[in-house]
Amino acid sequence: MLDLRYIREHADDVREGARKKRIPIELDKLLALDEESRKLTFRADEIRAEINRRSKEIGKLPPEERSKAGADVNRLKDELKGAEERLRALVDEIKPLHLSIPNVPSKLVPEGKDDTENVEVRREGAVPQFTFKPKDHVELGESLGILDIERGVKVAGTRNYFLKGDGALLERAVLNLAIDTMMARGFTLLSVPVLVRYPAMEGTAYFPGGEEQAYHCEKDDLFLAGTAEVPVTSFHSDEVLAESELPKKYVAWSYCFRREAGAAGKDTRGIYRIHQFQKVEQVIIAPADADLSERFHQEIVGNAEAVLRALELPYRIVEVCGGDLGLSQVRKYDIETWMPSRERYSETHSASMFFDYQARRLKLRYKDAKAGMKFCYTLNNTVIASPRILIPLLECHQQADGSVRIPKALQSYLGGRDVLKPA
RNA sequence: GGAGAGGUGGCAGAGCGGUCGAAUGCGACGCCUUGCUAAGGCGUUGAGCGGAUUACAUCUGCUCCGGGGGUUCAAAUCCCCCCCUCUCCGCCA
Repeated sequence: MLDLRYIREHADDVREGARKKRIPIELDKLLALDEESRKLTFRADEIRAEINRRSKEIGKLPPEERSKAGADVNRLKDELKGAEERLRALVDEIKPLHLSIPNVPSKLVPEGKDDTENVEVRREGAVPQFTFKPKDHVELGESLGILDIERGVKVAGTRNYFLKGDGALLERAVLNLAIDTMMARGFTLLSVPVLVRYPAMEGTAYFPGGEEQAYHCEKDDLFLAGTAEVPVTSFHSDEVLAESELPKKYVAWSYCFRREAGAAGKDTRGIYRIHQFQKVEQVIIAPADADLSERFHQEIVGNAEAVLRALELPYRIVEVCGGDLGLSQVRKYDIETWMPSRERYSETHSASMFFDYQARRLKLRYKDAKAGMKFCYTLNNTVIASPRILIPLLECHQQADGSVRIPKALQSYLGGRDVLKPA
């Protein structure tokens, strides 16, 4: 959510930003309604001031004169009631328009209509060249006896899976490597609730709009978060932090739940797109400073890269173009890791920068000694998400004999083993 | 699930229907005292939305004591509904 005053005073930037994001907005209507609402508010304030003034005088009157004076005030109150009713209607009309105004993308965001026009920033690591016919992760998982999709579907329905033995161990190893890397880099580990209330979903800008993607426990009116970003960014909601506490850097491991509504038939093979997965997520709550946010943005991308490098996986960094940016983002990098079976780089990480768009909704503020109350700036990025990351991990490190090499950094998490062999 | 208590400023915590945006304490900030530190003294300090001037500070109006409704000329204070939190008991990983 953008500040209405900002929208008023920077209408051209807002309009241009929405165009760049290919998001239709009704800015003129919003501005006209806002203007009307401000005028009406002013009028209502005047009436209220008069009522307050007279009420105070009545308090000083002898009791027998009070009822007559009160009658005059009641006439004013009738007038006020009318103004308030119109004002309420206006606010109801303004709110959805206001919420649908997208955050203004950075000047650095490239033009483009959708993800096909994202801009590659750079590539790291060599794409593996196989001298044999490589298997995909489903075949590898089965032959190694570590992945069981059939039983996952039997027990939990489509887009579900079991990891078994070394598969489960491998997943745990990857997650632990990610967590340890982040803690070494000064991030505080949080264990978080994933079943959250509406305001957390709304505050992080998943709602309204994303309701169809979230599992809803109706009996308790709670939602299963699709990412730890939701509880972590909400951690300090409704709080006023001291400037000296910032930035807050958190890393959290959590299960993530996504309904994948509307994705029927898409990415159905294997464990690329599933309903439940585990993710280590990094979140930074920063002071309101655009340059600083840019720096943190680079930092959280760098953190994810460190993990990918440790996993010895080839990847590329992509700058997401305007048309592929969400409502709330100022700028976003995706990291795409090479997946041999898909014969392309595919998204494994997403690093978003929001400025105060989330913080404003979450009432996440800090007190600046000089300028007073300010909304924080928030950022987040994946550190690692499993089992999606197991796809490149298994596929890239497979060997001719059907075994899979374990990268050095992972070995200590797997009892020192350097290879997984078929049964 | 049963019973009770409570939701007030950055935090803790008072609050008689009008003089309450709200005592007090802590914290923060400024100044002073002291060789440094520690400690002490004095003072300042809520937020949101408008308006004026046009500066970046000042002045001014309104709203806000969990949320919504009601009573009243006047509500933090009285009434109703909802939400949330805590305590005890029961059940339980």
